[in-house]
Amino acid sequence: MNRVVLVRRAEATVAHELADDGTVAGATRFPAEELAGFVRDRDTSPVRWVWDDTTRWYPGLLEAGVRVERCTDLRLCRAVLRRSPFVDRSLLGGDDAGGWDALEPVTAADPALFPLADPADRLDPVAEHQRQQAALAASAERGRLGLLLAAESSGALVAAEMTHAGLPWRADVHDRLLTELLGPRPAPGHRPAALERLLPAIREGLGAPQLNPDSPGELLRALQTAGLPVADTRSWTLEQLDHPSIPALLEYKKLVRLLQANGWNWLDTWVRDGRFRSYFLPGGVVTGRWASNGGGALSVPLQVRPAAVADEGWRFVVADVAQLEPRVLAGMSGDAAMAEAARATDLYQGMVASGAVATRAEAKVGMLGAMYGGTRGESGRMMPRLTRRYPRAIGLVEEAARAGERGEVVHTLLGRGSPVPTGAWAERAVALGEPPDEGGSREDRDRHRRAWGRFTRNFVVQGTGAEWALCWLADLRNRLWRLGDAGTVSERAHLVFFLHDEVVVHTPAELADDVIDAVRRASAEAGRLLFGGFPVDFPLDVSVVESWADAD
DNA sequence: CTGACTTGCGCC
DNA sequence: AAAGGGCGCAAGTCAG
Repeated sequence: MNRVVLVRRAEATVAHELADDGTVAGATRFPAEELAGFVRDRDTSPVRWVWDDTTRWYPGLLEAGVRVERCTDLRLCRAVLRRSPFVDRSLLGGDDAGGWDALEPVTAADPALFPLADPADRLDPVAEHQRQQAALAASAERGRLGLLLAAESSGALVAAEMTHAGLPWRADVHDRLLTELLGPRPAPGHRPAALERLLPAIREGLGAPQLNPDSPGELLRALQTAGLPVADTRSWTLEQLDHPSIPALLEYKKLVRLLQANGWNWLDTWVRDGRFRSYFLPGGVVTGRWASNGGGALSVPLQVRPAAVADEGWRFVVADVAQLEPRVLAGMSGDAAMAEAARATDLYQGMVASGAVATRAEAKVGMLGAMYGGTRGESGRMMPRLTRRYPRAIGLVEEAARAGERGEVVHTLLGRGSPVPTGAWAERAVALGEPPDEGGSREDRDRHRRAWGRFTRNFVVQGTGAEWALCWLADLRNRLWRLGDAGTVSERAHLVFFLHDEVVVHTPAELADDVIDAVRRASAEAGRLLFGGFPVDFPLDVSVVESWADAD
């Protein structure tokens, strides 16, 4: 694969064509405004674009109507490499190592806000690429690691394309929904009518005529003064109480949440030209999951999803994997019995059918406990049976937990490493074995140790799940592109939303069946990439809908 | 006053 | 009934 390293300099943009051995074979210089034309012409023959950071290059290209097939995102790849236990970190050193480590993605909506003195402009992408290639080549796990780097970079392209396209959003539908639930939009600083109407019942019920329920402290004191035994004001806590003011209070909290998180201000801020635009940040979470920035894209409540409506003549294809993480656990541990249960569309039902557990509820709570480290109650009781039935799967997460408790680094299937634990308990755990009593009680240290073990336990599964999802996205992106024969990314079937194990594709209605096929094939391909021939299935729930809310 | 932290709750 | 892992965000609260 031919590689071209793009370098941004004050006087010009430089495209370095690399030879197979990674040395620079030639360079083309051109003014920054000619970038899109250059990339459009060059991308017609197979090329991997190498650049410092996708968020600094790709939005402008997309704006100019240019899609690229593949890239290497040095910022993201470096973050993977420097944490991976498969890599000799010393190979990543260099004068500007600190600069690379400190590089942040750009998420400013307005290109004019782009910093004039971007620290990225002082870095040398050619040298960094060579360091990364050397580190990869020296790794005993270069196959897996290489796949992870390619997938991570591909995710960066998907993320930029999703931000560019935006999620179709009907502000009028959203406004109607808000008005029905809250009343007309109030003047700034005023409560909506529905909240005002609930106030008297709350205040009278608690005997606090001046109470402002928006203040947690005030509310807590009022509840306690009314004789209610509560230590906090969480909805779940309040639901346990039998008191006449509680229903109105719960209703009030629910509506306030809607108003604050996804009310008219949210609409004003995040929805423009019929699109909800937020930034997706690949690798934004230590486990490799994506983070998001702007508008709370990772938690678009079901309540407002009716406002996500496909364009006229278009549809959403909504697809999610049922029980992604237990399936991933079956695959990465090579647990044949759990893979057998995963043959069912509902893995938990598969566990029941095989006689491992009696009910679906037991299967679910048991598996969640195994992956999250639940030891108490129902899930704790399930563990011995699960361990007997699925020794490799349960053994893998148990070992990850023990390693974490010892202060060790764990890694995902493809080699993403967990952070090195900090804090007194961990330093001593590594250096001295059992620590002497120093700085915090023994109970404190044990609590921290166990908490870190739950984190590493979850890390291996959540992180490998994120790798499966990256492979799924990357393959799907390419399949969707090939469904069209003309037009830009957002003029063809394209991704508009991704959350851990769920995608939303915006597609011309007549291509919906082809998109379903693409989504399923990409899912199968992701399983092959990660687990080879090991027989673990990743069945999808797929719907074709006009509104996101109608997906099941 | 600003910035850091906490609380509560939405998503997987 | 959650618990147990990972997030982002708005508003309130508190320290300086």
